[in-house]
Amino acid sequence: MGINERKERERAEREQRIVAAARMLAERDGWPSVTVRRLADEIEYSQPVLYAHFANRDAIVGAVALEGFAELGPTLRKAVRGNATPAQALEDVATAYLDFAFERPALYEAMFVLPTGIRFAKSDTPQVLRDAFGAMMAVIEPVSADPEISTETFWAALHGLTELERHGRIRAPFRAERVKRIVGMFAMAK
Amino acid sequence: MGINERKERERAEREQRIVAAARMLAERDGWPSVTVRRLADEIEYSQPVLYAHFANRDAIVGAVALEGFAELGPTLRKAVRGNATPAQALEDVATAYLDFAFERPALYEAMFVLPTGIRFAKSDTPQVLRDAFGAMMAVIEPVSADPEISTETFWAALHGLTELERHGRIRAPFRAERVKRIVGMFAMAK
DNA sequence: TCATAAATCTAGCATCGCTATATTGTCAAT
DNA sequence: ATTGACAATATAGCGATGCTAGATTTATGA
Repeated sequence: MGINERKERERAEREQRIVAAARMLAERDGWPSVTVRRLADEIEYSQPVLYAHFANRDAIVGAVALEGFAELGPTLRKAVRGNATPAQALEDVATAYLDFAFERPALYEAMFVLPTGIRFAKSDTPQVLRDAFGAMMAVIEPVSADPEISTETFWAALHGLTELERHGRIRAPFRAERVKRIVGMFAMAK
Repeated sequence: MGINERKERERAEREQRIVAAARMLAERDGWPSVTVRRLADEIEYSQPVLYAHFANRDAIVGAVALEGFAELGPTLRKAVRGNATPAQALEDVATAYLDFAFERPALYEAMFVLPTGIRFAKSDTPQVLRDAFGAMMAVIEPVSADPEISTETFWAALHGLTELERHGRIRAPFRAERVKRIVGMFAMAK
């Protein structure tokens, strides 16, 4: 009898609805507006039900962050032109990264700024996360003798550009200029 | 009669005690533990008194952030060796920046991550802020044809290194390696 | 049909940022 | 010195928050 299977399926569906609702509310009204009560309203269950799926609010943010990583990897891979030079590939990835961040600021915030409990660069790091890192490393490898360190550094540079601009610390209109500088330097590094 | 002067002096002292308490609590227990109630306890006044000094909690965080900027500028300037080459000067500043961030994580968080209402790169940007930016630009100028853009980019790279490491996204033991990469690239850029 | 167990909800706790209102303290004019 | 006005400060409370204990409904299998 597939009763348990049905239950498990319904449970998974409900969990997905929670995550989707959190993402939608965060993107529409900002993360502070994503409260457990509002999420409960949104999925038409009472509050305690959410705690049968997630340990706490942070874990819900973490689930949204995971979705983000699952999308970021493929996005970066697709962004690279087919016949790109190493320098062009770097630029494609850098531009796609910033576009990703600014088109989905709340998602990006969940991935990199908010507390989520997700562990990185550890044995239990989710595959989607390693894959996103891999997408960056793929374009760094041709221009670096130590791709792992270089990818971390490249990623950090892009993250810094994103965050400082998002907080109004640096001038938004000059984004492309800064990307050009970063890409140029990494392309010449080897 | 200096009665009003005395009152103003006492007021300023109390305000400073609020900011100091906020900074201390944040550094000791993290920013979420810095509540208006706890601050009121700390300065031995009731809650509403804090609102005679600051519009809201964010403004208190902002006051702490301002202290941070006032300290960051001089810290970076002092970090540069007397007879440093342009590349060495860059390295000194980069290292000092990361040390600053990791020695006072809560202060750094107030300056660059938390909402504070401080406006950057605008006409009403506080002087301490311009000065901190100037300290970075001073070491960028010798190696860049467009120091303003380069300083923004350099700053972003350092901020990214800080944040990704603080969140465990990149491997802490390799911090020096990454700094070396960044500094090397900026030193060769011109 | 019914007892049991699973699923779900109601109601509440402690805490938060913030504020209306009451109270205390201080000063200046009589 | 007394008192009336005003400034300084406190009490108490509102509407939220995250989270949970305990009551209640619903589904399951004998």
